[in-house]
Amino acid sequence: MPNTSAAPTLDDVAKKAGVSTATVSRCLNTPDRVVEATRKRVMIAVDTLGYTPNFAARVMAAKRTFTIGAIIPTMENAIFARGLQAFQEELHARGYTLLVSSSAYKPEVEKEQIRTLVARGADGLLLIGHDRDPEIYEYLDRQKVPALVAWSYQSDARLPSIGFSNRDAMRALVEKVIAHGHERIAMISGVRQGNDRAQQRFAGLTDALTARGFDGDALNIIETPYEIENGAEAFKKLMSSSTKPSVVLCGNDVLAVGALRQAIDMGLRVPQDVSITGFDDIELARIVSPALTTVHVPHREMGRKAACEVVAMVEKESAGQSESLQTEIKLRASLGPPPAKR
Amino acid sequence: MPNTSAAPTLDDVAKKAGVSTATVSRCLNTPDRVVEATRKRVMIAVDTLGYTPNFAARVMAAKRTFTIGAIIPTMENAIFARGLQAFQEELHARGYTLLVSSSAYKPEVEKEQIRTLVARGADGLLLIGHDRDPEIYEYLDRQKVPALVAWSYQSDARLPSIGFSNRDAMRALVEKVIAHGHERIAMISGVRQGNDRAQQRFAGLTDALTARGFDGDALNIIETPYEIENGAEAFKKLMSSSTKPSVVLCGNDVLAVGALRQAIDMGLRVPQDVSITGFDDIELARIVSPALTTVHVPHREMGRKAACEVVAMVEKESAGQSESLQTEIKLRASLGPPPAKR
DNA sequence: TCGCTCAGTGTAAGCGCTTACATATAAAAT
DNA sequence: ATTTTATATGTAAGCGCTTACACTGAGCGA
Repeated sequence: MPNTSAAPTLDDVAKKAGVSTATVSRCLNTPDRVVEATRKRVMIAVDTLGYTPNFAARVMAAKRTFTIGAIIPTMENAIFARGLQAFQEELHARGYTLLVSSSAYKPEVEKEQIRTLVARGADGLLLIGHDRDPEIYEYLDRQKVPALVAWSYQSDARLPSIGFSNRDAMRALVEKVIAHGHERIAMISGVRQGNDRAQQRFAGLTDALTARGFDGDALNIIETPYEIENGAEAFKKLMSSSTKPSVVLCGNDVLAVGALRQAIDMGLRVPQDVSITGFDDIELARIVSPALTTVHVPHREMGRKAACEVVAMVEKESAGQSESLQTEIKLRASLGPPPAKR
Repeated sequence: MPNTSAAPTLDDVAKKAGVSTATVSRCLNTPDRVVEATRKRVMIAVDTLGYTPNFAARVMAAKRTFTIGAIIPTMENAIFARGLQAFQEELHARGYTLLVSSSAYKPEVEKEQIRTLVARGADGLLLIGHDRDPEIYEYLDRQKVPALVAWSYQSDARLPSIGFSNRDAMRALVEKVIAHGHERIAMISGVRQGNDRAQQRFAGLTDALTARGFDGDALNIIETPYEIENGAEAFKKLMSSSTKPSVVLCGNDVLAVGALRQAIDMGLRVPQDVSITGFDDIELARIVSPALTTVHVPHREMGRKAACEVVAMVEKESAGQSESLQTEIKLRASLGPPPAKR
């Protein structure tokens, strides 16, 4: 009896077209290995039945999913949006599908998501940053699932990476800030625990300070999760300290926008009364007024290259080639000379 | 010979623990149907081997994936982010995984994504808006995959929906605008083709105008995709027309932010020279200055309720219960009285 | 003591595909 | 005409799980 009520299967199509299931499968996967007339007949059967191949069955038989998994810390703000969009476009062009999950910056959640994606048969993985439980790397090795890191470049890391040096970028930004004449510098950093981007950005700051003979220990720094509200709150706290900073460096644009908002609410003029800088150069950085001085990250290029590389790792079973991309300081209105020097 | 190189399978675990595969499967899925001692032995084998069940195999055998698919028009901006986050949290709490794709507002892409998600075994689907090719509904019926619509409420639609009346919300906003004394009203709408939210928001505007005896035909309206740049460009065009509007209503906050940015760049003061309103009340609306007058949508509530409902549809095989949520006008600084009346 | 019940476990049949291999047929080479 | 070779299709063996059903033996009442 033909399969009528449920979704049609390969078998149904084969019967309808009067061929074997192998031929139908070939029509779908390697059409040039089937003669025109047969293929036509099969395709008509496929259309009339409204057949869609069952993904799970296909995966089981072929051991390939043409799926790449990506786990990003957050989807709530746009930090990873543009890069991921480019990543997905490039994957699509190469016949792969992207599966995205977010970990909310929580290592345990990330671990679970990795297992989930691997269990779902991801052929390869994109992860953000290098800092995670080594157990995860062993797991990936064992499962033979290649993984690539983005948003952070590190040559000696366990996994290959397509990214940039967060440390150098921050250092360059701080040097610009110092060149503007600032001496009372404060920072609103993201949570550094388990986040090498945040760690490196902080390190870049101390690098620059040390190089210029500043006292790094006197640095006023607040660590807080990457959310606008937190940026605002941290800014308020910094401005109420005894030595008000003349510039507040933020761990990313989201924190910076929060700080900026708070400055305006407190009646402070930016940059006349206080300068604020960000990091990432997301769309938001250009929308706020004054626009944010920030570090431009080549999001789209990074996403596209990461897609190429992860596909290469999957298809060629290669170890993966790391690449360091260039960032660029974007000087915009939120950074000016310190108040005293005006 | 035991399976050594590749990922361990149920069989490997069964052998290691000295039980049958059925017992191992039961330990994982219905632990209380296995006696303590056996379960312990099996779990140890699972841990030492680092076993993770193969998802595809599980799906094939069980015909359930505990996966819900969602297709949203875009991930590039935050319009759907908060609602989707809540949706996913609620799903997670109920033991389901969320798979997200974006269609870039393109009906053909959405169609393809729906097929992909169904092929991947999504137990249920979340779609945005009601306006799509009826063929899709037939396909979903045939595949017996329940689907729910969000971000738009329509009682007589083909699919149940958890949303709000875009029309009523816009109408309410326009009435406030008129109450402020505005008479020269213009609109920057999103692309209405295939987007019932955009259509309904426009309809809400004409509703209000007609009710107040305005000439709807004289309305100056520009239709453009939902992107900041486009909002800016459209605003420029509107302000260079012979009858400059005193207020520009935007199809969503993204367009409104673009318009606002452009106004500032043109040296116009908002709202002294021109008022601007948005729709959605995304985070951005409160960040820009002046903050946007907009329609607040209960994103999180909508996401959470949609999750509950779609799970109910999957598990109870029910038809699904629609619900209309309340929106609220948020009056913020971007709306003021028209220039002449100041 | 003897069934009887029932909890705990094993056996094995698929789920819907892909693909190695076998087979059939036609074209080319001898 | 016969053999060789290439091409098109069919046959059937899994892929790693779940679960209906069969089996076993302990505990129970009669």
